Amino acid sequence: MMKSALEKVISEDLAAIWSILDGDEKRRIIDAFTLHHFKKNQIIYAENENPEMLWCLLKGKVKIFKDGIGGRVQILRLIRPVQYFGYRAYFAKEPYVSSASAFEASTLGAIPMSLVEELIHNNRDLAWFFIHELSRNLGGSDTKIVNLTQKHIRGRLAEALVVLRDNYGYEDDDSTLRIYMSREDLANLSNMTTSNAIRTLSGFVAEKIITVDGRRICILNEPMLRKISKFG
Amino acid sequence: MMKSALEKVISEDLAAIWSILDGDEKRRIIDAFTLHHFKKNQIIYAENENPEMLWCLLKGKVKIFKDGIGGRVQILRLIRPVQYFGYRAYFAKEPYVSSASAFEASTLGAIPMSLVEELIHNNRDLAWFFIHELSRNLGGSDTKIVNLTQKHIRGRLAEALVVLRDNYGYEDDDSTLRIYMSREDLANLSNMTTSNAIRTLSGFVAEKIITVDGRRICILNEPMLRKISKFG
DNA sequence: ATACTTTTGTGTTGTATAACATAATTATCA
DNA sequence: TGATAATTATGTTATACAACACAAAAGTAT
Repeated sequence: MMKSALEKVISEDLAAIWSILDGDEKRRIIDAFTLHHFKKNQIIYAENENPEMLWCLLKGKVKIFKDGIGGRVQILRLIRPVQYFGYRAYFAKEPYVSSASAFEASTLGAIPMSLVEELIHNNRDLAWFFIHELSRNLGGSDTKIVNLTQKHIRGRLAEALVVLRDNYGYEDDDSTLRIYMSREDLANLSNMTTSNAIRTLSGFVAEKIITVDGRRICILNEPMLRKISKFG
Repeated sequence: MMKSALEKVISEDLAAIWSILDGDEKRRIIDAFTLHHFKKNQIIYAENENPEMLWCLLKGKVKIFKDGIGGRVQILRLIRPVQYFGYRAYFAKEPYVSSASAFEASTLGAIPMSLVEELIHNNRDLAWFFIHELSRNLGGSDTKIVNLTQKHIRGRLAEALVVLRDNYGYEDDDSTLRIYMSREDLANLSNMTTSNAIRTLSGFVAEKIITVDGRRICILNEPMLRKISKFG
C-alpha cells in the first residue's frame, strides 16, 4: 500500500474532519490507516461483533441494516462517500446492534477506534464532530420510527425513494436515481414485502410519478413523491 | 430559590457527571442552573421548537414522544431521575424532532446549552459523557425500529412492559411496576391502539403472566414476558 | 351528591398488508 | 451456450390489527 496515496486521501477526501488534526496527529492516523476493498454484498461487520474500527467509505455505497424476525431485514441507514460509520457501538461500549455490508464494490478506510478515542481526548473539535454526527443520526432514527410504524405502504415507499434521492442524488439527467438497488432492498428500506414494493412501485409508474427500467428509477414528479411521503 | 439547595443538588444528585468539573466550572453551573416544577402532562418542550436548555430530571418521570399521523403518538424514550435530555437537537443544530412532557408531577433542572457547549470545549470528560449517552440512545432507537415494525402486538406490549420494568423497576413487593400509566400511554409506547393495549393486557392476565388492578401492574412471570417480547 | 368527562373494557366490522403460489424475466456460471 | 439460480411480476387468499360503536367504571368538578 503506497503511503503517498493514503496521505492524499487523508489530506483531501477526509479533509473535513482530519484538517482538525495537527501534523503529528495526522501522521499517526496515516500510519494506522488501512485500505480495504469490499465486493458487492460483502459484510463489513456483523451484529453482535465487537467494534474495533472506525470505517470510512471512500468509494461505493454501504448499507447499515438489522436482521429481524423470521429473516426479515430492516435497512437503517445508507452511507455514501465520504462518510464514517461503525463507531457508535464502540462509544456505547457494547457490541454492534446492526450489520454493515457493501451495496456495490466499495473502497473503505479503517482506523482503530482506540486511536480515535485517544485523538478525541486531545482534540475537542474531533469530539464535536462525533457529537454532531451521533445527534443527527439519533434524530433520524427517531423520525424513522414514526415513519415506518405510522405511514401506509405508499408513504413508506415514497419516503424511501426520497431518502435515496437525498442520499445519492441524480445522474446527469437530473432524474435518474444514482443508486441501483434490488426490489428486495427497496422493500427492506421501507418495511414491506418485496411483492408489495414491486406492486407499489408499479402504482407510482402508472401515476407517472416515476419511471422504472429494471433497477433504474427515474423520478418524474419529486414534489408529488414528497407529498405522498409526508401524508401517508 | 436557595443556592444552597442547588449546590446540594449539584454536589450530590448530579455528582456522576459534574464531579468531572473543577471548582470554577461547578460555580458557573450553579449560577446558571434553574429549578422547574412541571405538573402531570405538562409539556417541557415541543417538536419544532429551538433547543436552548439541557434538562435534568431530578424527581418524577418524563416521556419523550413524537406526534405522528392522525393524532397518533409514539413514545420514544422514558426518562428517570437523574437523567439528562433535550440536548440532542442542540448538538445536531436543528429544532426538536420530538416533544417532552411530565408523566407525573416532576422536578427538573435546566442549564443553558450554550454553557454546556462551552464547558464541553474545555472538559474532555464531559464530551465523552455526551458521546456515550448519544451512542447508547442511538443503539436503542435502531433496535426499537425493528421491534416496533416486526414484532406482533403481544411481543410489542411485552417489550413495553419489560422496558418499564428496566426503567423504573419494581415497588418493594418486587413485582409491582413503579410506574402507573394510562392504557393509552401503554399503547403509544408499543405502537398499537388503546383498545388493543387493553385487550392484549387482559390476555396476559388470563395467562397469569401479570395481574392488573387499575393502573397498577404486577409482573408475575418476568421470564415469560421477556420470552414473548423476544419472539413475538 | 350530581352531572360531566375521561378512562377502561368488549364486541363487531373493515381493510391494509402479509403470505402464498406461480409464471416470466433476467442474471450467473460451469 | 445452455442450465440453474435469482429477481421481478402479478394474482389470490388469509389475517393481524385498526376503526368504529357502545357500555361500564372511575375520576373530576360544580
